[in-house]
Formats: sequence, structure tokens, C-alpha cells
Amino acid sequence: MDKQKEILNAALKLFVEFGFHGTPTSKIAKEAGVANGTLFHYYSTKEELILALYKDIKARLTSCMYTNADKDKSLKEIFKTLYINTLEWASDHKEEFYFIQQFHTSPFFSLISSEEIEKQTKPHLDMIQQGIKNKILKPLPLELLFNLINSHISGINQYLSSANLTGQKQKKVINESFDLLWDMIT
Amino acid sequence: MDKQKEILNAALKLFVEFGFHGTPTSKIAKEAGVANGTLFHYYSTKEELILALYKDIKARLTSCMYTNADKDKSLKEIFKTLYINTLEWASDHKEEFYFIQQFHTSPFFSLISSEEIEKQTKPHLDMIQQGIKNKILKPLPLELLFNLINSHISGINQYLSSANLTGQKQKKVINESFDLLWDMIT
DNA sequence: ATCTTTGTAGAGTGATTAGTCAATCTTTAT
DNA sequence: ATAAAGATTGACTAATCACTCTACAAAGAT
Repeated sequence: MDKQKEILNAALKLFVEFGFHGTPTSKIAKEAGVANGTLFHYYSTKEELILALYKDIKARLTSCMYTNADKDKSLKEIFKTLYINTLEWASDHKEEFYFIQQFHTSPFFSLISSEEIEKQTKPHLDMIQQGIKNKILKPLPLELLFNLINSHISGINQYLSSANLTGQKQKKVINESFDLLWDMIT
Repeated sequence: MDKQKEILNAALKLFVEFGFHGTPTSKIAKEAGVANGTLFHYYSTKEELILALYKDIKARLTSCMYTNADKDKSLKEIFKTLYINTLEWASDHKEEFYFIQQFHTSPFFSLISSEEIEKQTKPHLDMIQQGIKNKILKPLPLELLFNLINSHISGINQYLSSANLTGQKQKKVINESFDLLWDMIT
């Protein structure tokens, strides 16, 4: 077992349950089954651990999000693939997805450089811009469309989390809610 | 000046900036211009203060939200009034609105009883149900529509927060985004 | 085999924190 | 005017926390 990963796993679990400052590093170490000092061997401060955890989770989400989003597909198909991938990842990684939201409304979010944020959002903004240029998407402000899509996904995820549906029904909701979104922005 | 209100104001400001556990009660007292003990005179624990602040802000939002939402108006008009009121309140009370989101993705949210939550959401769910019954809204699951509307508002608010528009343009965005939402759910 | 680097441990530390308490001040009721 | 109740203070405390430090073990390189 990789102790560093154990630390990240433990931190995720505890942060989601007790919050960032509500989780002492000592408890993280204990939950991970490592000594106190080991945690600080990998992450020299608690803040560094939090940021590393965020980046790790974000990277895993991004990676999963783009699977099967082949460039030869139509824009709508690509959009839909990203949409479905995101919601299914969220459903399979509830703690991780919750952590991202928790992080975004925490003081730690301001520690992420604007370049880092841009690097993450740029591909999506580019896609949207392309959609507008090709007259597929409505000629609304880029950021507005972006926020609309993101919050729509977040809303559907909240619904799926609260209503415990079977895999079949969940897929149906994801598919139909995509159409709602697509109709709204095209 | 009411010291209790000063404490809530200071707590709001600091919680938004530094997070719940990142803000010591001593700093709240100092920011509020009161002694340490005074804070604990009004709120016997920090947790109690956090919950009181949430309930206070939520009550103010709810109160503002329903102004001019007269019952003789059509459902669409009522929906639109609530929509606009919420977004304008959010724009005029950025810290408060941010605090609500921060609270919802914090461990403290689980301390709000389900009755309290239901009391807050019931009126909205009832309105949606009425809309479905009257065949105005699409026959989608109640909770789905509810989450869709909420997250739509949250998305528009995020856009308005980042794009610093003039009052005029902001009103235009609010109005037009309502139409997008309304078309989606009807 | 020996040296170097890296990983791991856990007791220890100084600073910080939520909450207490006894003393004073202010307001209200009679 | 006086008593009772409530408000305010700030020093104090016991607990907790992030982080350090020294010692030791494991692994890799030469």
C-alpha cells in the first residue's frame, strides 16, 4: 500500500465529514494508518495537503470526463459525452465531487492561481465559443453559458444524490436532463 | 448599536473570508468590538453562533424573496418575481449569499433539522407541484425541477458576480435568463 | 559490504483556541 | 431609591493543534 495515497484517501474522507479546519492532521494520519511525521514528510503543511488533494481529484475528474470524447464526433455528441461522463463520475465518486464543491466555497480556493484555473476552464470555454461561432449555441456571453452548464450539472447531481435511483433510471434522468440543457442553450 | 448584531456581522465577514474553523471566536469578538465573554453571553458555543447566523440570513433572504409575490398574479409572474428578488438580493448581499453556499457544503448543514429544511422548501415545492398540476410546468419529478431552478439561480449569480455589469445590464441578464429557465421547465 | 538517500515513526513543543468565571457596569421594575 | 436582572468585561484555563526533531529502518547505488 502506498502511504501517500492512504493519506489522501483519509484526508478526503475526513474533510468531507468534518471540514478542513475541523479535521486535525493527527486524525488524518491515524485514519491513514501512518505516523504523524509521515504526513509531514509528504506534505510540509496542512494547506499543501489540501491543495494537493484538490489537484489530484480535479485531475482524475478531468481525465475521466474526456474519455470517448473523440474529435470526429459532432459538437453536440462531444458535449453530451462530457456531460454524461461528469455526472457518472460524480455518481461513482460522491465524496470526491462533494469535496470539489466544498473546496470551491472555501478560503483555500483563492490559493489556486488564476493560470491553473484558466488551464482547467480554457478547453471548455473554447468548445463553447466554437459552438457559438458555428451558430449551434445561442449568442450569449461565454461565461454565462459556462456557468449555466456547470450549475445545471451540479443541480442534476444534487437530484441524483438525493433521489436514490436504480442505474437504469439514473441514466434516463441524465439523458433527458441533457436534452433540457441542450434545448436551453441552442 | 446592538452588540448581538455586531457579532453576527463580524462573524459573517470573517467566516466568508477565513472559513468557520479558520475564524477564532476571539477574532469575531474583536472585529465586533466586544469582549470575548460577550460573544458567549449571546451564543453559548461557536456552533450555536454559526447556526444562528445561518438562520438569520436565510430568514432575511426568504423575507425579501416574497416581496411583491402577490397571490393574484399568474404562476409565471410569481415565479419570475421570486427569481428576480432572489438574484437581486444575492447581488446586494454577496457575503450573505456566499455564506449560505458555504454553509450548505459544510458539516454544520447536517445540524439543521429536516423539519427546518422542509419548512423552508415546502412552499417552493408546493408552487412547483401546482405548476405541474396545471400543466404549466413539465411533468418532471418535483425534486428535479426544484434542483434545476435552484442551480440555475446559483449559476446566474456566479456569472453576475464575476462579470461586473452595470445595474441596467444586470437586470437585462436576470430577465433574459429567467426566460431561458422558464422555457426549459415549461 | 558500505554509504546515501528516502521513508517512517512518535514523543515533544510552542502557539492557539473554545469556553469559564468572578467582578463590574447598566437597565429595569417596584 | 433600591433591588434584581441582565449585559459586559478580560484575565484565565484546559485542551488541542500544526508542525519539529531525533532516531531508526528500508532500499538503492557503488
